[in-house]
Amino acid sequence: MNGQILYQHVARIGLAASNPHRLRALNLLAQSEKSVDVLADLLGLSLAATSAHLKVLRSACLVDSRKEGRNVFYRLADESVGSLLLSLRRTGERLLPEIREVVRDYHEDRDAMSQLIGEELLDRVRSGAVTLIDLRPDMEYRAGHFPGARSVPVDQLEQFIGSAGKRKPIVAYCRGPYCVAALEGVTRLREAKLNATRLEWGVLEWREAGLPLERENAA
Amino acid sequence: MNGQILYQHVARIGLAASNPHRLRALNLLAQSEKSVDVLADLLGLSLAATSAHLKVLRSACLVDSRKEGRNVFYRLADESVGSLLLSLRRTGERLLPEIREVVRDYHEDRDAMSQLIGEELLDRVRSGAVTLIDLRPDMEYRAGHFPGARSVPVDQLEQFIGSAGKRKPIVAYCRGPYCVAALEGVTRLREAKLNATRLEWGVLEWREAGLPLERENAA
DNA sequence: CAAATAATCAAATGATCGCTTGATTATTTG
DNA sequence: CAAATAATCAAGCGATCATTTGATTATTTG
Repeated sequence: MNGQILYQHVARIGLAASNPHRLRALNLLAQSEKSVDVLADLLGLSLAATSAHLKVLRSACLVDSRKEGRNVFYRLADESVGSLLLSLRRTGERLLPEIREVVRDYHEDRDAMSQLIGEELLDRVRSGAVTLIDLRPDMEYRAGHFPGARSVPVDQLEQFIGSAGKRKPIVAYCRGPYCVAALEGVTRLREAKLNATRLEWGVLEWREAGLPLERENAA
Repeated sequence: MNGQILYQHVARIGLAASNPHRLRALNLLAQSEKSVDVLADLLGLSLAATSAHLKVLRSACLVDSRKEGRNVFYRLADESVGSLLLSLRRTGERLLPEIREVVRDYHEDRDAMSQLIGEELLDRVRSGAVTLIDLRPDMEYRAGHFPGARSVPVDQLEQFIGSAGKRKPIVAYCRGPYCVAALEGVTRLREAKLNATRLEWGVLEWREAGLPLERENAA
């Protein structure tokens, strides 16, 4: 029980979390498993660089992988990895002035609907008072989404806009608080005169709050 | 709300957590504030090296400092820093085989008393059925300790042994699960034929479990 | 079997990390 | 005020990190 050595191992996890690309990768993998080239594309890195980052994450045992055909799919080793990421993010939001500032600026122009989370939101979705849409790619939606949410990947947003009523409130969510896609989606919905707001939460926040997720049964 | 940039800031926290000496420093500071030279001594590092580590921790806003005379006392910026450390430690215990192994080996020779934690332990301490001793330095005891615990710094252990009854169960705790002092203390107590067991928890685990701490009012 | 694709590996390079040594700045104490 | 102490800073070093480039290994597909 030598603390010296044990903290050396814990530091491997800190090391894995010491690079922004790796943190983004963890957040992406928290949505659903992904192949290296998809991840490289999403991160804006070369295949080799992405592979190297994943190697670091695996050496910290934060991710696992599975080979299928010529793809290697990476996934979080455990739900606890998502909790750790959340813990890091929240510590940052609480302590780092640069993040506090951005979060505060963002919150200034939010409205009542975006504060509607958890059970209360679920109730309104169930009763049909609110339309909840998931802006992530279909694969991520299928891997786990908020109950009652409808999948509207960004490339299908125009279709959705055409079919939606102007009145009924729409709540959109994406990959979590730092994800820009939801913001952009809401902007487009509002430009189409729809009553849309953004929900900051992603599946990590949702699960951590003890709320249930729905999963599409894979074929 | 650019994720790219926000994760860069979160990564500063990961970087702070990527070094075993800094993690140990955080755990020590979680017990009580400390001056740089005391910390350097406890960590086994030079003053300059310790100062540099503290600079990294401060640049991640994990610690604050206060100058008193010619000493600079560092403390955790926030209780949430303790939670983060706990989160890292627990992720490691869950995912890293090297830590799992050590923890498992340790648990093999534990006995029933060491599993006695939380309210149940408090009840027995209150009723006088168990003696709870805090093996940390007096300053750390005064900064916050388990309710009903008696301060027995390691250098006063012999005195305590002389005054203690052979029968009544003794539970000893220290700076947390990776702290060796509690182990050594229990060994010495047992060599003196006392009925002693080690409690793995430290104040971080205790507080995270929602249990109260007692604090000595500073003079 | 040859060509194409996904991923890893290996080598090289510039940047950063962790520490030491010695100088510098406050602060206290004789 | 001079000497001592606590802490930081600055320069220098070897080690590690993040990336690129090009080669290598599987795997699929024509």
